[in-house]
Amino acid sequence: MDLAAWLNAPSLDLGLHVGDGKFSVEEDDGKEVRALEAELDRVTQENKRLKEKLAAMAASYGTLRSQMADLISKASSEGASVSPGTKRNRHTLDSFAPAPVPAAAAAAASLGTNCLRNEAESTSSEDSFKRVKEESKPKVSKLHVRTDPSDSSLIVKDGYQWRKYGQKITRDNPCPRAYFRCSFAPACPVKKKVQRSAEDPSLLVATYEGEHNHGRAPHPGAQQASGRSSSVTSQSPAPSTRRPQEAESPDLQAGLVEQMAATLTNDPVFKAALAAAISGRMLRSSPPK
DNA sequence: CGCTTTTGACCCGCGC
DNA sequence: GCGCGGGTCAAAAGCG
Repeated sequence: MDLAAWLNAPSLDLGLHVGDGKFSVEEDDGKEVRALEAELDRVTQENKRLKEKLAAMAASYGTLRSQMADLISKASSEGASVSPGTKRNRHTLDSFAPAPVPAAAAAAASLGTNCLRNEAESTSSEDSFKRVKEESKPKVSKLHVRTDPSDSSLIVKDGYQWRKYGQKITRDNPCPRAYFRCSFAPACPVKKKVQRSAEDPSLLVATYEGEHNHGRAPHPGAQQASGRSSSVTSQSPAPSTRRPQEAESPDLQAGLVEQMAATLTNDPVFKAALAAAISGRMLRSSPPK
């Protein structure tokens, strides 16, 4: 569904159909309670419908975003044959041309996790076109994810499937740095480094290098799969068992919905409109005593 | 059995 | 040339 069309859809109005004339305050307290319960039910249903709308919007937003990333990468790949330029010649996989969905992964991840701070140098189309000029370097972006400091895992859910191939203690940081490769497509040149911030142990810093030459994982199981150890984002404490094909996409989706719902509920304008709608209905439908 | 993580060894660039 | 440090490899082990 087109986002603009959806936003203009009549069903989005704040009328919310609260009351619908059925609500009435009777002399009898029991009836009043039942009426209130029924009202609560209706509001709950309405809430559910709104959440579904939000989910649909999130889905269409993701589709649009990936289409846009596609267009951008098509434009950029016409002129530039990027060589990731690793230090070793024996890495033949690295010679595969990079393609679609570059910073979109990081951007999408930042949408899905409410505490993510996407510090990717570029997610806008303008910057993407700037990057075309940087032919020699693989694209690098950084993503900050807040997690539980007590959790030692280096898992960043970003919608892709990663395979850990190394871990190192670096000089400038007592926390180990983990190295991941995209395992969804064997030829995907994208690498990811994840390290806990030295200053803020609750902050995971993920550094992405290169671009995925495939779309996002088409099935739920192809989400973040690195982890026998607990996988953690700011939202969900995770299982400690190893589940390589774990279905986490619904979580991501739910996260999106929750975030959007939170945005709405934190919006004073929305709150005021909602309160006005509800109280207006109640007042109108309550018979004067 | 296949896939993933772990981890020590190795490679390579860089500064001195 | 040498040492250091970051990045990667690959064998072994774990897990479902």
